[in-house]
Amino acid sequence: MADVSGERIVCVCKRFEMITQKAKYALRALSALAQAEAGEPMMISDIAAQQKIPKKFLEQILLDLKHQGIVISRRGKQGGYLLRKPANEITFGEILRIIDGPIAPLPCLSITAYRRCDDCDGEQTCEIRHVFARVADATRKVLFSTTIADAVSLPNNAEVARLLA
Amino acid sequence: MADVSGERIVCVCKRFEMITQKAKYALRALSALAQAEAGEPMMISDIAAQQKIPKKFLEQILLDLKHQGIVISRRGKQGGYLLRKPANEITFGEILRIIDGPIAPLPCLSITAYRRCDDCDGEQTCEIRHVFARVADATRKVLFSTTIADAVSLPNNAEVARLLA
DNA sequence: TTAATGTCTATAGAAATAGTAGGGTTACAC
DNA sequence: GTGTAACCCTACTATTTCTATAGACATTAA
Repeated sequence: MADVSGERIVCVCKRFEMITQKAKYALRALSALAQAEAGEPMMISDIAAQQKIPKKFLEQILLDLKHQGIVISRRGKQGGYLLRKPANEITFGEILRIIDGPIAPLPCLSITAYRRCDDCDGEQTCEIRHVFARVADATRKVLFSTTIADAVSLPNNAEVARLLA
Repeated sequence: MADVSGERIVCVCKRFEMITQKAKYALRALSALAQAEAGEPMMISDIAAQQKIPKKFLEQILLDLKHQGIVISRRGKQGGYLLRKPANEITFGEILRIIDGPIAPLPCLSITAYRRCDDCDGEQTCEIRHVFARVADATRKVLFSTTIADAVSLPNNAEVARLLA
């Protein structure tokens, strides 16, 4: 019952940034592409409108995804974007890595951008690392076992379940 | 063998901030207190020196921890800080919540600061929430089952193991 | 040819992080 | 009771990151 005012809320609280707005946009855009007609490119403007994503921001995101081989584009009139591989082969993890950077709570736990912490020569610090290693493992397990296909199909199932209830 | 130069590295990469430097300092400070003589207050300056934490920054951190009932302080000469409860009753999770804020990748997944996302009325978005709910669960499971006592004792065991090897 | 579409670079405002600065308050030691 | 060592508290700043926005450029279908 809160939220009576109509204003737009994106994120009010601090430090909710394990996943950025940009990454959310990316996942939503890819979901839109996954639902588009196969072989038919989808325009930036259409994705932006459908998913309520700022168009110019989305341009950058799709460009990143293109450079990393997630999507392909067609330029000029009738242009647009398509997924480069089946939706069930695109994991949340790889998208987050592209958009948000390494999936690790600490530099010394990153797989793709490992960096030793030089201020962690004390024993407790290593235990901090140990604990967050377990967090990182659990996180990766989830993120790399979920795909864009799941993002598209599961909600529909949920919808069905809701309708049947 | 990297890192030949002697300069100090704290964090070079972007978006490694699931746990902030401040929270790392807090955990290290609490570990120091856990190792201090029971009943004997430990001074900010000593903690700062021992753990290589900027003193004035540490003051703020300990103040926060005091206000949240994690530590108690004694003012004036011969003053200092003590743990308010046994080290094995202080979890990583509660410290991170105090220092870094809610432990949730998305506002709509926070236990302590729940906030509905109003831009997530589409189905895919809810699946994003679903995936990150699993991440958050796994994360909390780890963080709330590890205590400052673990941070102090486990590395010692590791040390012993290393010496025996 | 032209209009629609993606490509690319630069810039800017807001917020969070990681401190620094500097005084105020308390209480032990003498 | 005074001095000084310690914690208490508020405000400020520099840097970085996030979230876009702006605008010129390149490509292609009609």
